[in-house]
Amino acid sequence: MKKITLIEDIETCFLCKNCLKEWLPAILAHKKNYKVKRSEVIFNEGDPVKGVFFVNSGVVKVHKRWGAEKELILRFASSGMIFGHRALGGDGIYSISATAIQEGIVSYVDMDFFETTLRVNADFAYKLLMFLAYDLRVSERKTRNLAHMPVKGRVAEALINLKDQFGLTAEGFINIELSRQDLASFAGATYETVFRVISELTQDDLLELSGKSIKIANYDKLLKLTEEAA
Amino acid sequence: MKKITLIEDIETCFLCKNCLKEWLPAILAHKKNYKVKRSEVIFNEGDPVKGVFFVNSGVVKVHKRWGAEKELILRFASSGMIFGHRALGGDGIYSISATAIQEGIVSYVDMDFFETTLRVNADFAYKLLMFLAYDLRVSERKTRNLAHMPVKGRVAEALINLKDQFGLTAEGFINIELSRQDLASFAGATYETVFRVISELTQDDLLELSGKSIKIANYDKLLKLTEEAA
DNA sequence: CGGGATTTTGAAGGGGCTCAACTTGAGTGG
DNA sequence: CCACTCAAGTTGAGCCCCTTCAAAATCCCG
Repeated sequence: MKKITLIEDIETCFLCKNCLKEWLPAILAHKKNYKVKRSEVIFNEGDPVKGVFFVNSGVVKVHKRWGAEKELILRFASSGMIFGHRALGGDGIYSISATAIQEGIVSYVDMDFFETTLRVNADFAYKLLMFLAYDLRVSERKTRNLAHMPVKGRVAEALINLKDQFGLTAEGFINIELSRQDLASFAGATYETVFRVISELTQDDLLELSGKSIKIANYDKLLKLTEEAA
Repeated sequence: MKKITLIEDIETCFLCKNCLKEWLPAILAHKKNYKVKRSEVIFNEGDPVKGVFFVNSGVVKVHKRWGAEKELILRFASSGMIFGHRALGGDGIYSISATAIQEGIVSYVDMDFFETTLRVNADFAYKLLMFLAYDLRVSERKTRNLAHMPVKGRVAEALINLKDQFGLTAEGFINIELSRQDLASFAGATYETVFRVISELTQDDLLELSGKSIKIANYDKLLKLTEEAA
């Protein structure tokens, strides 16, 4: 993720650490920290709302289940990012789940306090508003893609999104440790299909693999797969 | 749509007329009205952002295209509802389109003014925040459904959503005039498939047809189709 | 070394899309 | 009032992408 300082640059600002100054004092006084292990459930769809969370360290997947076996990963929250904020103004029940996919520390403030903060701190409310609008644009693009884009394009877009959010390692691999199952759930397809697609993309030199790590070898061709003409 | 007066009842509040009192004075001074005809495009994906709109009368579909022929309808904006607000904090380009599906009048205020209003009117900003969070929950449910729910369930859910938003006529039909093509785009499937599904549901006495109008004859069974066990 | 979880590969089946033809209906002009 | 036209509704057939199921191979960690 690019470093940014301006509020206006919302496209690359996920209410990240640069934005925290707006509500940092409030949080410091009220937050509680949790140490979370890999694959530890932070909250589940159907659970009563505890509050709004943000990631201190580690990575959290925000996902929604279908039946017992299937899920769709809606987004990943990495260091500095907020999650659980969709519960704002709701019925007090989480409509999505949050699970750590890397060990880390998450903080939360209870919902009442968070809402009070919003009412008192207009700047913070405004930033959150911008962030939610951005969230919505991303979500609706994903929705459209699931309806019309073939799996290959969705996998390509998923990888590009991961690269944009997590950046690259020194060797040029996408800087996140992600199980193939989670990648499949993020792309909205089955494990086997995603596996086959990745194999094919590797054959065609669009990707390069090293264990679980994935390197984008031909960004332009990958990007082209996400376009409508294909 | 149920009539509501409390802000807290956000699930049935779409920044509707009951909420307008917060920003009505500001709007009255600055809004411009447009008369729109059936199937008239209000703005298109890729257009520069003009401002934020709301519906005075009529019905507007908010949709996103894929290629030349395909689209997905994300939501409908009916009387009193806001649309175009996803452009907030964006890059100045609409990421979605808005098209009238019924003759009516839409108003808009330019984006700068709207953002100023948000900064000055904390109550309004707070309400919009709640609305966006609600919007996000709806959007993410739709996303999940497209990934995992079969077409029959999606059509069922689409009809239930339409009933909730537009209510029923005196005869018990869903109170909106909607082309089958638009219904299909709303459910995220093709015209033909949706047609067949509706035929089947009519055969099984879950629905009742009269011309283009649709009546839900067995709500419970229809609802069951949207559940995961099916 | 053993065993459970991933990875890899194959084969089968179906749900939904595509295409194409026919029917119906509404509007239009003669 | 009727023919004409064009859009929308209706139905059938084929097929393909993706899922599902199943099994073998490999990895990994105690």
